[in-house]
Amino acid sequence: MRLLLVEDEKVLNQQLTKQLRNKGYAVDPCYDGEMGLFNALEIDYDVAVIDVGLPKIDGFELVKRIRAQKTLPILLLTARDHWQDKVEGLNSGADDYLAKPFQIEELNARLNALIRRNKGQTNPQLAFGDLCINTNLSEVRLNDAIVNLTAFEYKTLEYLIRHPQKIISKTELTEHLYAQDFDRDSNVIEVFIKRLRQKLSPEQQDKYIQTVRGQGYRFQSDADNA
Amino acid sequence: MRLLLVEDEKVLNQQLTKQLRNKGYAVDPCYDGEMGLFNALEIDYDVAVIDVGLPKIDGFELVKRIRAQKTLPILLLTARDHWQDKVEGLNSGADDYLAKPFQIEELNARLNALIRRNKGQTNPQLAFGDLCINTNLSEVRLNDAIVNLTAFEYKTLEYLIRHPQKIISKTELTEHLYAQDFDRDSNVIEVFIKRLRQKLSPEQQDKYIQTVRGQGYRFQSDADNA
DNA sequence: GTTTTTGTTCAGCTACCGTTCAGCTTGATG
DNA sequence: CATCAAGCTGAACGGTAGCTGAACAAAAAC
Repeated sequence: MRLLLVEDEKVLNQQLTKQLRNKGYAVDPCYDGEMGLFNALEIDYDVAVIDVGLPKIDGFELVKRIRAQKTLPILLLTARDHWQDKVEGLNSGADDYLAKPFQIEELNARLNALIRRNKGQTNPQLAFGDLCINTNLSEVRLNDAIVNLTAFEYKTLEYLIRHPQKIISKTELTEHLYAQDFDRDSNVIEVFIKRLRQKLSPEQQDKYIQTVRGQGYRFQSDADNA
Repeated sequence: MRLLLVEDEKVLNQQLTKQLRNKGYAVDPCYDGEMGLFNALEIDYDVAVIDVGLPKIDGFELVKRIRAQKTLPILLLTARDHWQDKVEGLNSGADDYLAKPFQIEELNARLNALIRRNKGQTNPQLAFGDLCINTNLSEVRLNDAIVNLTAFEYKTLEYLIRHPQKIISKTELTEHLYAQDFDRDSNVIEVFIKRLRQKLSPEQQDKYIQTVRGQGYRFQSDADNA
């Protein structure tokens, strides 16, 4: 999941960036509203975390401008816990709101909920045939047995599963799995796909992930494509 | 278990701090409501003990303000044992109430109960396969044989066991085992985990505690992950 | 004051995982 | 069929998170 972070306070920004990366997000940290706006319009994020008090363009304004052109879910951060801010925040188009200080766990839970809601899912648990993935625990089960995936393998699979049936290009995957400026001509994705297929279904490797030559990959439980 | 103590009377504060530390809590002592509020919002405590008569912000007010943003269990202390205070205390959002003077044992028992209730447990005894832990006696048994753990080894294990299946990061562990300002880059936790594993299952060291690279540790009786 | 236990630090090691690469297979196109 | 590009695959590399044994320090027990 690729995440845009806009927070001017340097220490907090770095801290959040680190913590969110630990949670598995590809984080692009920005330190002012201009930079944030530029990135938000330029890049296809899965979610944005924006501080209210920002130099150049303040949080509310930033949210409005992003919303004018994009629909990505936005969570607002604020030091002030006045209810007016909350109202203004939600009016400006933010989807959720969190008052500082807060625990990273709570932020993570809300981000999970936002992303889930945005993708039209209400259940953190997704099942496809005998494959079941719990997005809260980052746990994948195949016929109830836990499948041991590495961090990147899991991220790859989660992104595919969140867009079932849809063809996902390799560049789309890299853009969502990695922060900006990643070497484009590499075959990492192919390698991860290979390893995923191996772990999920060694005998029939295209059981869950099919290749669409020249376009990308498609996740589809073979129970579905009858 | 990390505990916030807010008590203005200096002698009592120090005394309580010492006694509670003996009971195994990581205690952050505060001497006024402001300091207490700041810490309560900043840090993720497992429980708070707050005196009613406080300078700057009084106990009731403090509880309300903490409750506005946090859900941690709170126990109120008061010199006056008037029933009005009790009513007001519980109305303000406290979970339990203890009149001075009191025995440290009673305080400890109530804190245990509060923490247990908060984590959704009613039984002080927890069992996982052949491992059994009594949180009242701080006693761990493996196949009915007592396992001799040092104070910190026990605290580490208890925290893990109170969050089964969940991945606990090393920073989360340090934050809950130690009072504030603890050196972050140290490998104490790794050492304790090693010693715990050694004591619990020398042959198969990941039997109860598994490592999730880059994320933390997970307690799970291997009977569960079938 | 001495001994023993417990907590913390350190240095070297291990194993894992992200990444790269070279060679191969597959499928499209003429 | 030959050619070419896209994708597959097994192996190998290097950095680093985590492991480990021992030494050291601090606290507790005696």
